[in-house]
Amino acid sequence: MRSVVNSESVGKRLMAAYEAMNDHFGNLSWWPGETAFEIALGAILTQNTNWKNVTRAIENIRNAGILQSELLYKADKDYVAELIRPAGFFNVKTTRLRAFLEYLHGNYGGDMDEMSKEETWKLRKSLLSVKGIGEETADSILLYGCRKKVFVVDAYTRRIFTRHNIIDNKWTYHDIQRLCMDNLPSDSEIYNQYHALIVETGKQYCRKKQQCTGCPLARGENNELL
DNA sequence: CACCAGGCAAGTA
DNA sequence: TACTTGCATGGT
Repeated sequence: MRSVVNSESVGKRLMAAYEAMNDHFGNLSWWPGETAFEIALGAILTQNTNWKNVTRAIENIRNAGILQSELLYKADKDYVAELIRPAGFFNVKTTRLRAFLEYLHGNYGGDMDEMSKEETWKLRKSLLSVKGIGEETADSILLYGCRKKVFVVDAYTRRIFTRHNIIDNKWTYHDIQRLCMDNLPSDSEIYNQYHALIVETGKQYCRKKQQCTGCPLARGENNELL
């Protein structure tokens, strides 16, 4: 764990930030998706891509009638690439999706419920061995798809925590994840909502060339940091 | 026109 | 370890 500014109060600050964002946005019921498989699919397709484009890709797959692991696994690669085109990076994502499907079928018979029975951190490690699944994608699948107790860190988490001097740019993904999991209630619903709140706050108030005015994490006339 | 989006892997030094 | 680059569509 790297050094922390005001380390004794980080837990309180993280909870205060949660309360402020939660009051502002309410329950976001994040990561829409009917099934665990659909959530995993979305986690791969959303890599560096607007979610709106991902929903288009998923709808294409749904309309094609192959929104199931077995059917998508059997489907022609070029056909799948065409269906997910709106999500961008469609060639690499088709390859990554295929790698995940091979993993899912090779180890769990294509069944997300079977995969979810694995111990959390053992499963995380094996997911990371799949080409195309990095830390954020793995954790999104674990938290939102498998309902595991894992905190998801993303670019907005890093940006917001940095701007609030809770971390600096030396912190790794793992450092930030541990900071949150060590200082927040050990509850997947909290992790779920917290990540959703950070993304909404980031999208609306922390993008480049954008003022912090109105941000639930800002305070005072000069938007002093929470 | 520029810049960004719910990343990741591979290459370079 | 610490950058850099390719991947590609669609919105603002």
